[in-house]
Amino acid sequence: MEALETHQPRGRVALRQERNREALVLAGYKVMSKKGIDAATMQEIAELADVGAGTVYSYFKNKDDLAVVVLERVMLNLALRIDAVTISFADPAQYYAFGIRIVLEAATGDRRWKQLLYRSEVIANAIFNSMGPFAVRDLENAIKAGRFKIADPRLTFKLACFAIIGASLDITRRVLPVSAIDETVVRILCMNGIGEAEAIELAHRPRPPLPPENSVPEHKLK
Amino acid sequence: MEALETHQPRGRVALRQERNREALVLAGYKVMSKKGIDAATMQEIAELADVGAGTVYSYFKNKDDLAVVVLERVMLNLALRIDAVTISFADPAQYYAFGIRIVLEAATGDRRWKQLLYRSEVIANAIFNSMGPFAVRDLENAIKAGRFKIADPRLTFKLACFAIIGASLDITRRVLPVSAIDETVVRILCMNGIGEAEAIELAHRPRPPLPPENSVPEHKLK
DNA sequence: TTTGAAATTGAATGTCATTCATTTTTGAAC
DNA sequence: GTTCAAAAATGAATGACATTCAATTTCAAA
Repeated sequence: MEALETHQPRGRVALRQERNREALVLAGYKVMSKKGIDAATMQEIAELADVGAGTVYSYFKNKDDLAVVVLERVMLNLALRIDAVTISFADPAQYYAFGIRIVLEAATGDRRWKQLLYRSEVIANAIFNSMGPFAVRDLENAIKAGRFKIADPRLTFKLACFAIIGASLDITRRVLPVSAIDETVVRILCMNGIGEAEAIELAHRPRPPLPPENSVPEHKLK
Repeated sequence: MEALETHQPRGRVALRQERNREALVLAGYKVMSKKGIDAATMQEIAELADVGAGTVYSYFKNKDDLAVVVLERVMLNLALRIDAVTISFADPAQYYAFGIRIVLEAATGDRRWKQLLYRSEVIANAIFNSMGPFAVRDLENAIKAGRFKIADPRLTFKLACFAIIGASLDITRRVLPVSAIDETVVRILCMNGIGEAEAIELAHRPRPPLPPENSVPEHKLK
């Protein structure tokens, strides 16, 4: 046994903590996407993660803090899958257009996302934080390439994130038809200072399929 | 007394109900804008309106329902004041630009609004519902006048509402400087399918002062 | 006046998020 | 091995509300 223990580099505490945190994020995701963020109880999440109710609070400041981590993880997974595909694109503006559309499609099409949509501000910021680095990079490249004309890529993407959630909520509630996704992509592209016609063309280019969810290795999700 | 009662067309019940509803909306506004929607308690609102705690629920389905009515009232007040001023504009596109800017300034500048901002979805929809008719009218006029090029004015304004809230939240939290309002107006105008240069010009036209809050007669607020 | 329906009331209920006094686990020192 | 203080985990208890509902009050038609 002694010999074995020398192979545990960071002690059992650290190992258990890593397991617990991971289990909590996973449990949080499961419960929150089944019932929605508000209806998810800390009790149920703790039980599913197999820790005491109080333990959650040594890993996360409060329920919202857990929700943010859960959401950012989901968004990062999506961001990495989008990134894996857009490498093949020649036009940097197309990177951005593709990303916007995929997020819209995920938010409105995936049953699990729908439940999470109700805390608009939390979601929009999770998208911004997780996908922002990729989006801002794409925007900056598109500006350099003379495709987009915007002063502040970060601000522009922030506006886009909130706009995406607004449209997704209405589509989810059937106030808007699913086909509104096309027009939403066009409007968000127009925000980048390109004309209507150019935006429409950009929004309708053929799109490659996205890699599957489980194609993203765990360690890349922080 | 009999004689007097004949002058009460709808009986005392109806009168009291009108008073109560009005008092509750006002109390809701006061408490919610002081403490924020979440921290406002139904108890305190009921007390301020001088009714029993349970009575609130014969006027509003639940707390969120009250919040929506409160917010829509605030937005309608603003919409009517904007409308009173934009009549003097010649360019319909300018109506819209002015409205967007005023909402942004109110959301970021008015202490009372800041507290309400945290329920993004509720606010964005309140803006959409109360100001939508005016905004959509302006958008349609601007389209007819060849100023804007958009397929669906309602969708476009919905995106704008959420974008406004996103920017306002960041400005309120000092993630963005107050000066970001200018750029936000430009980006939202770009959504309407006009070029960068045109949007900038539109966003920076001189603006008349807004009439005071109390200039809107009660009966126009529903 | 009478009276039954409608409106109001506020104490009671139930549901959590969060806290905290105890208990358990850990690993360094002996 | 054993000891032990610090760290982590626990889950019962707390407190804060939103909401409900049985009892009471108000109303207006007859």
